[in-house]
Amino acid sequence: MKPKTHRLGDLQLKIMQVLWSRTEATVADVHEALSHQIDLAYTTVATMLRKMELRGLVHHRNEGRSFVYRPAVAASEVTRNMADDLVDRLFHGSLTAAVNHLLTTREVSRDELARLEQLIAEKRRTS
Amino acid sequence: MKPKTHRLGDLQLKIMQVLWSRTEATVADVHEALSHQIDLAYTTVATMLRKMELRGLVHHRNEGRSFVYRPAVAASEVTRNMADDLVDRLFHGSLTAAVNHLLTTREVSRDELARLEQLIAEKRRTS
DNA sequence: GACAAACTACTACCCTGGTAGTATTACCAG
DNA sequence: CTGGTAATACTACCAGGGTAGTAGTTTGTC
Repeated sequence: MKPKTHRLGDLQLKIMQVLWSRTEATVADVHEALSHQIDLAYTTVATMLRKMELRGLVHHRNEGRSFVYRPAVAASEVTRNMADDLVDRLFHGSLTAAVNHLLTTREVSRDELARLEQLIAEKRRTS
Repeated sequence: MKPKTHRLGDLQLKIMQVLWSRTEATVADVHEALSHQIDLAYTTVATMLRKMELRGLVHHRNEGRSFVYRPAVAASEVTRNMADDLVDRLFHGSLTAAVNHLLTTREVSRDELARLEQLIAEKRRTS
């Protein structure tokens, strides 16, 4: 029953992010929130939300004549599934390979490195 | 002119991986190589390769009556672009957030943690 | 009660990935 | 030269994301 959440399109993800950030939103709310990033017709957002509901990504309830949408899947789940999917596809599931890749291809500030080191040290202690 | 390589479909990526692993391959080669993972018609592979050439992902040369395909984009580039794309979409470009997420949602063995720590230590030294 | 505003419903496209069948061509074996 | 085989070319289709117009409904306001 649970939807496959490992591949969301750009717009879908953006919409989900809006919903996650406020737990509930009308079409107008979402449209408003996205208007700063992209210029979309109101109906585009509405249509997308309807499609997303079919896919099980969101629910809605009626409030007067408007639909109030809320996420049907948690941000953590989607993020996790999308990340896992990519790690699987690109690095055969190897976390080390993935992190290694990220570290070697991106500019990483000294600060960030320190933070990462700390993060791992923490993990090692608690695992 | 360079193709956007940040989103490859499943099949496309699998095909690229075959090409990368042997630098050149005929349709038959690719089909053969993938037959262990998935059952595809020969023409499916051929069609996909043609589409990929249109997209600028591969090149081909003629050898007798067969096409010999080779990658038009490097594995490192694709991997990098795909990874970056995801980090941008999910973590607003924050590497730390991405790594943090990976560490907290996946099972990470003690061994792997050690390897990661080493990796970061290395980075810190050379950066 | 009439009208504009706000919404949803429906429909229609386009694009790309994926999948594969059919047609055509080239070549090799007998 | 005939038939089979192996290739590519062409065509077709489906699904899903993305985008949006138009139609219809509800409702609040003069």
